[in-house]
Amino acid sequence: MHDIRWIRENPDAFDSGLARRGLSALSAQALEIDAENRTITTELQDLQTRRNDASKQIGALKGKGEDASEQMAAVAAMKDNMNALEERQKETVSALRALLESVPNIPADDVPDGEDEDDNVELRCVGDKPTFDFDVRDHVDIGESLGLLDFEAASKLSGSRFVVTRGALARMERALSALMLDLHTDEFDYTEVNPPLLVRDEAAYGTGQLPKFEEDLFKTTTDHWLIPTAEVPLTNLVAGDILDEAKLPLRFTAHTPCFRSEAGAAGKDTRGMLRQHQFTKVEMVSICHPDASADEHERMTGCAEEVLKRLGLHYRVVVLSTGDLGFSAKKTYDIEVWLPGQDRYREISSCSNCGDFQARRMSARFRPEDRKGTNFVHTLNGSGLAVGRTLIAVIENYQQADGSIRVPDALKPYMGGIEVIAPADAA
RNA sequence: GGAGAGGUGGCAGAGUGGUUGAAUGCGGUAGUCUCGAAAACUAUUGGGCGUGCAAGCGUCUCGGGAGUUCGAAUCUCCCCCUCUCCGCCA
Repeated sequence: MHDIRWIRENPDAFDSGLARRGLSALSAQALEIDAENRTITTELQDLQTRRNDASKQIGALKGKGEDASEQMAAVAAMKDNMNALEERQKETVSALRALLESVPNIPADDVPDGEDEDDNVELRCVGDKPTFDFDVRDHVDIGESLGLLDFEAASKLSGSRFVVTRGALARMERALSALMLDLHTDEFDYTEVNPPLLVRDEAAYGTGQLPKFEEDLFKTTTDHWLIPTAEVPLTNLVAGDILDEAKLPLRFTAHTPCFRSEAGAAGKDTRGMLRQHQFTKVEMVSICHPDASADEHERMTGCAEEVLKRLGLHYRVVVLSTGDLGFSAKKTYDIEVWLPGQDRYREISSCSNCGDFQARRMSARFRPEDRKGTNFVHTLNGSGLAVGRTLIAVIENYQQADGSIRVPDALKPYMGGIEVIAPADAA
């Protein structure tokens, strides 16, 4: 959601922001609707003032038992005009809203311009690629031969893009979640939240999934949406609120399943558990002061990176180009982990600063201490991390020649004494 | 699923067609008093939008939407939500 008042004052900045996204200029159209809307509003308010005055006179006259027919006739004469104006106002308001809510966020100044993900810019690369003195296998080979990753069973139950994990790998998935949650809550000041997985239209609208990206979501028979990420419930926690400035930032983390239809991804990543209809993720969300969001964004990315460092996984951080930026984000860092089985880096976390874009949609504000009125908060979200993909990364990076998987040191406290996942554990 | 009750300002809670954006209490803020504080007293205290350099002025807003009326928190209709009892149930 964009601020029409900002567009009024900065039409060129708005249009050039859209241009960086490869979109055509819209400020002229928005301002035209806005101008008409304001003309109508002023005219309508003028009539309302006169009607209210007359009605008060009518009330006073009738109270004294006097005749008020003159005033009543005057109000009646205004009525058609008022109804027509109200109708036109509804149209201009909804036209303006439809325009403002359909336009993606304006990229931050320091986001690199580009067409697509090929134009993303690598910022840093941490750790080293592991070396193997045997032929590396991917997580599918390793997991299936251990009997702990079962795609056939999953397709029997649910079709494609689902997986069943068992035994030590199921446990490792749980261990990874616990490690991440403990890290974010104990060391990074995030409050653990266990939110609903089913949300209403308003929540999905607030974070920007609706109305444009309905086809990416699953919907229930009760008209709820299955969350595609915990960003939706966590961010909407402050929807409609006016927060105390002193309480910012609010930091939430949650471990939840995520559900995605992957409608536009037919034929993409069909092998393995890289792209599933259902996966779990530990999410971080920050609600912060506008002046603090850029720093908070760096901090949040660092929190996600720390998980990978603890797990000893090699990764790199890229900043998304304007062509790869999501709808609600003004700037996004992707963390890509090295997957030996794929011989490439794959996204394992995405940390976005949405500025006031989502806050505007859900009306999440704070009260500045030094000024009257309210201000929109800034919202940020990031995966810390996608658990399913982290499991893949551990499987592939910690594989051994005999087909077993070493348990990373950081996970050992959560693995009940298991140090190596070997075929023997498969039973 | 069945039966009932209810949604009013930060909170509690009045208000069933007339100058009510809304009594009263609590809370918040500022001030008076005080060496300071408490108490007391006084004033002030929602949000959105329009207009204006600003002060201000205007308008909308009593869960949401539609309607009746010169005028709606108050009347009608639809929807949403909360609570209580019963049933069912992890």
